[in-house]
Amino acid sequence: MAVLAPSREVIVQAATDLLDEGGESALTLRALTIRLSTGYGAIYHHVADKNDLLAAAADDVIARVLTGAVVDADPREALRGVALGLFDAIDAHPWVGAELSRQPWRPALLDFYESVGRLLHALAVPERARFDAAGALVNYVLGVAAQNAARRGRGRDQETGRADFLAGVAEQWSELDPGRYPFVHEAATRLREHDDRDQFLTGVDIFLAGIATLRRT
Amino acid sequence: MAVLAPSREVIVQAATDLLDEGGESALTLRALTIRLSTGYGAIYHHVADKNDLLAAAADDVIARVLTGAVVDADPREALRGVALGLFDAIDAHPWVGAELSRQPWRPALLDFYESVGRLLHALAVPERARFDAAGALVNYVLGVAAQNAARRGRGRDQETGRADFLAGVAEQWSELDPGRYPFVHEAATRLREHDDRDQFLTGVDIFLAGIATLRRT
DNA sequence: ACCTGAACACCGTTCAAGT
DNA sequence: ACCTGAACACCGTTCAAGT
Repeated sequence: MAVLAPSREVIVQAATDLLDEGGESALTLRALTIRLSTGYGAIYHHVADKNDLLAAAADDVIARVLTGAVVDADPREALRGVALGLFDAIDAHPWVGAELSRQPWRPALLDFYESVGRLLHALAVPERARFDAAGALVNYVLGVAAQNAARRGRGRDQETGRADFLAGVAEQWSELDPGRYPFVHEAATRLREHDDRDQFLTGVDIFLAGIATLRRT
Repeated sequence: MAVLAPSREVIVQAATDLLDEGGESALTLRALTIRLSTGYGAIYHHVADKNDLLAAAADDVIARVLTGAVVDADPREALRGVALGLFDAIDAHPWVGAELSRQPWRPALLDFYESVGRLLHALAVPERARFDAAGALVNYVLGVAAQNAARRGRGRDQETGRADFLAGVAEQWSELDPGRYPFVHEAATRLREHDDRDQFLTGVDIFLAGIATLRRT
């Protein structure tokens, strides 16, 4: 018997906890009823379906991140900060990355878009190009995020899992014929050593450098 | 009773057909046994599990695309061609985008990486930066692809579905307070009119412009 | 109005039994 | 060796029945 009738807020929070603890596959309606000591009806009364629940949980996480907004004099620095904020949030909650990359128009990302758009304006990118540039940047951030999420598997085995996985791929790559795959063969070493966050930032910088060429003259 | 015992190849092809016809949710083991007039054992004998099947189907599609390789004198043009080839393939088979963005180290993408790496070399990008630049570009392409895939829903309602969906989001955006969300409010118009392929190419061009700044001096 | 929980219609996967 | 298909252990979702 439920001690307290769960509000929508409590339900979404419990879902977030399950997702953080066990990854995407850990969120089942059954697990949720057990954790909340309640029945299916109580959940379905506050939530349309499982998708709704997952989306609401993702919105929550993102909203919390963006409130720690970056205010910076230099628009380039601020843009890096915003991108990195989203990266770190998804790094901490991999399932959010998967969800957002499925639904990049969620209200939760509105503030992100808005920030990027304004900063592009500050960088003197003309209006016409701003839309495409913002879209490309968001796509890039979510693309990286989704892959980090996928690589993480079910949320278990945080760091060792990643290292093992990369070592495995690097192993495969280094066994390739260097005549046929010179670049990939060479890249195997880098793959083993690379830092996700650094590589992400390098990508952002490439983007920013490209965007700088769109500057109105 | 099966007229012909299905080989792995036949099974993967049938899976691809189901996915193309009805999207990701249409691939069920049950549907596959019906289409192939066979039992579960016949399938599990040639395939480890459903993930294996999905991955094999995605590999097939990508392999077929990359054989139509682009040979171009200008590395920038060639890079655009390679990126666009992947984009179009995923546009035609949205489920491939979702699968690849989950597993971007599949062998199927090796040739893609290799092409990008070589072309970056041709563009005089120094070795150190090539790895990060190639990763960023691939992430971008797959990021866009995954979102197009998600937006497509279950594979039904190809073009009208997309138009309706974008119109809906644009509607929401244009209703936002222009004081609080000037950029997003403005972007609503662009969203309604924009062409996915054009926007994708614009993003690639931003990338290439950024990469040009990495050129060794 | 709000909640319970048995029941329903699905999944992916296994495995004794057949050929 | 290769395949069959009933059975198993799960899903998400519904809805008559309770309070």
